[in-house]
Amino acid sequence: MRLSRFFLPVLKETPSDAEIISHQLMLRAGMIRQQSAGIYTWLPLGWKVLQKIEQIVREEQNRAGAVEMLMPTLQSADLWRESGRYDDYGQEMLRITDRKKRDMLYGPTNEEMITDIFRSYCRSYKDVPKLLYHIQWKFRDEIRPRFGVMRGREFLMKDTYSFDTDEAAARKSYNRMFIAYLNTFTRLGLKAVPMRADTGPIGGDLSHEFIVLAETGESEVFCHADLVEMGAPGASVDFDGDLQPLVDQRTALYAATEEMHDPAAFAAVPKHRQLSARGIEVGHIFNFGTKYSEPMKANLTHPDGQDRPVHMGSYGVGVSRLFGAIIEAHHDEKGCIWPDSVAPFDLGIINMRAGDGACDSACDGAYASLVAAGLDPLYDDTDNRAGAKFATADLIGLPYQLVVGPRGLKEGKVEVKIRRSGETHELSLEDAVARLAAKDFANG
RNA sequence: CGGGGCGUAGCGCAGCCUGGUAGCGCAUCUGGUUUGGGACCAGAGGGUCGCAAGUUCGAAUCUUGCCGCCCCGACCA
Repeated sequence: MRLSRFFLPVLKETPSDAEIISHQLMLRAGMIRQQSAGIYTWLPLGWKVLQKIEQIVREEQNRAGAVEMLMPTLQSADLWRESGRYDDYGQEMLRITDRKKRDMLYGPTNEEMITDIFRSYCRSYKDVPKLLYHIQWKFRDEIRPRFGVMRGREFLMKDTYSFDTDEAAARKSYNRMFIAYLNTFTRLGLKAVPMRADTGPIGGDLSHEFIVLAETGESEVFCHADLVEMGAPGASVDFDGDLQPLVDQRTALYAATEEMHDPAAFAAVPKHRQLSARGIEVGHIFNFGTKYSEPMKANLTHPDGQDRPVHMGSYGVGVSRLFGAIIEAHHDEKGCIWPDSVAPFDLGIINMRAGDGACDSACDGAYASLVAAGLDPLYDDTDNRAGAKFATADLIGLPYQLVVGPRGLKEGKVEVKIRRSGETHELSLEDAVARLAAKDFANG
């Protein structure tokens, strides 16, 4: 993409109503635009990143055996009356009336709808296990939206729902999501630690929040430092095998958010391994048994001929929130520093002197070669000054910059800059293109 | 919802206290000089001062009401 054709409204100054760094950078880099409190337009650059995040979430769900579908944003109030949540949900639920005066709502979540879908097709224990998910926009009319996209009213969420015969089987579904989440967040360049979450009136031990550690996190968290360094199981995991040992390994050590914190248990962690930090919740997995299946009569006929409510769980990932979380974890004073996996473009090509024959032809050639190699470069072909181009490239955080200027070209050299480390490599145009195409700079 | 704050040009702000027909920086446009880390000079355009009432000869400025947005708290992916 040529920058002259792209739509990239960057701001030199920080808008005054953005408090946290991710919000400020998203506005300055022309990634989002606020349309109303907690409601944002995703401008082209932000939309590209959001789609990349979404795709990684999707791939890891699929790998874990979940099946994608898409439920609507608008729901009928009837289903919610059936579960009893229509009145319970309160002001957070955006209620709408259609022309026939039917009560509708903009879905804040989809337990009722998926339960309804499941019960209308599945009757037998032979129909489970099932893991169904969708990635859809949700709306929660928060009392106070804040932190930009991290706490919006409209947000993109991946939610998976599991259906199993009983508690033991449900745990296996739970474990799949647990491991899938670890892999997902690692691919997004995040260190996420699973922490025991409050299970509320349901009880049991099957609820975890996945917390990304970031200095600007909204809540305080406490955990054993080993958990942070443990890393993800990776793509080689056999999701059909026994995942319990992998889960146990990560739930044995102490980890808790403020609400669940137990100072005495934390004190038992070796002193030098005690980690207290700030965190952002990016995922929440929850087994809720028959909470919805019972009132909504989603029953399975078991081998003994008896009908029993299906055991369910739900597994959420805040996709749009992850956007903010990634910036919180990856930025410096100049701007964003995207992990390669979600960068809006694979690299930037900076033509230091647009209009200069040598620079133009070198850049055009490099651009064509890199595109041919399957990369997606952003080619700054504008006639701005060098400084402005560098500032923009650093702000939007492309991982690599190919800098082509008249001075270097005279020596037959161009420059490749690694955004994260700031280090630069001077080399020939051919070498630069070849190494970029081979992703040779990814490991330093 | 409790507490605090802010709405003045696209963005960031001053002016308001002490009423007198709106200003600065950036951005934009034109011309020229420039060109390796957000250039310089000269000129130009752009504002129902959030909205509505009220006080006054006169309101961005004072009063009241409403709307919008932000921050802290309680709540949440």
